[in-house]
Amino acid sequence: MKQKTPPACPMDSILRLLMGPWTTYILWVLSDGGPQRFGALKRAVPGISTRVLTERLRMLQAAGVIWRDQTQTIPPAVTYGLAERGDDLRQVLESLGEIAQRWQYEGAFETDLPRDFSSTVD
Amino acid sequence: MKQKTPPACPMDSILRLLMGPWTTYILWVLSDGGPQRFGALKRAVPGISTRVLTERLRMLQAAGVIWRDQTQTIPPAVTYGLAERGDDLRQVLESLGEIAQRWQYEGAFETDLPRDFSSTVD
DNA sequence: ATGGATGGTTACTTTTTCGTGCCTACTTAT
DNA sequence: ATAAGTAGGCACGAAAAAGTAACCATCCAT
Repeated sequence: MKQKTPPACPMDSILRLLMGPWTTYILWVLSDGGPQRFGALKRAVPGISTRVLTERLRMLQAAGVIWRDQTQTIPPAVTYGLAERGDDLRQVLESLGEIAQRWQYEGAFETDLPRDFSSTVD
Repeated sequence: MKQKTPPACPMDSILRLLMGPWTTYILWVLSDGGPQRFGALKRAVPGISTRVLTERLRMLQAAGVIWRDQTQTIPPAVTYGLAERGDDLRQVLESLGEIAQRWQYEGAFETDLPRDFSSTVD
């Protein structure tokens, strides 16, 4: 028996959706560059693996944040784009982005960052 | 050469701060119940381990989202509370929470959920 | 003196995730 | 014919994160 289920609020679900390393970036790419195909997305999110990109897209699609359009041509062309819920999300994420920018300007994020983020060195 | 560093925006930093399984719940507890001591927080977030609670609190404090007040009594009493940045965050998180509630009402979150969330069975 | 509470830290172990490589199935280019 | 591209799926291993337990130092109650 695991019994995690920490919050009573659905907040956790939505955060779980957005939390992954690349998720919001994918949303930003789709919101900024419009509907795109899988390969274009992969190129627009440099460093992501196909595995994770696929997983993220499926999650977002399952939650109705993005849509997926697959044409049954012989090399199947799949296009992804923001759905209505993606737009809901985009607005909140923009607010969050503004806060993030202000904080970065003020020098938060200097002392934390658990992962190897912002380590452009090799 | 890892070269992750996906986004050019500081969005990722702030998300990394909030992403952990319990982080926003801790913020909600602090915002809802006011400044509290470590033990009270741990009790208010049932299921969290001291390790993760400590880590989250330190991250949040390092980012200036919460403050930490330690009285040098003999069993040291440490109190945490929302700082100004926590209030910035709280507003956005409330918007996100509203969206999350609406989505849950509409039945998003039915088909995804990568983890064992909402599986109260053993 | 022993046990419990406070507020953690550290080490050990497990769980989960992520990256990589290999595979499909078909088409186009060479 | 072979290689590459399209859109992933699958499996293995590595890495990171999280849980667990023990421990610290001190005080109070028993």
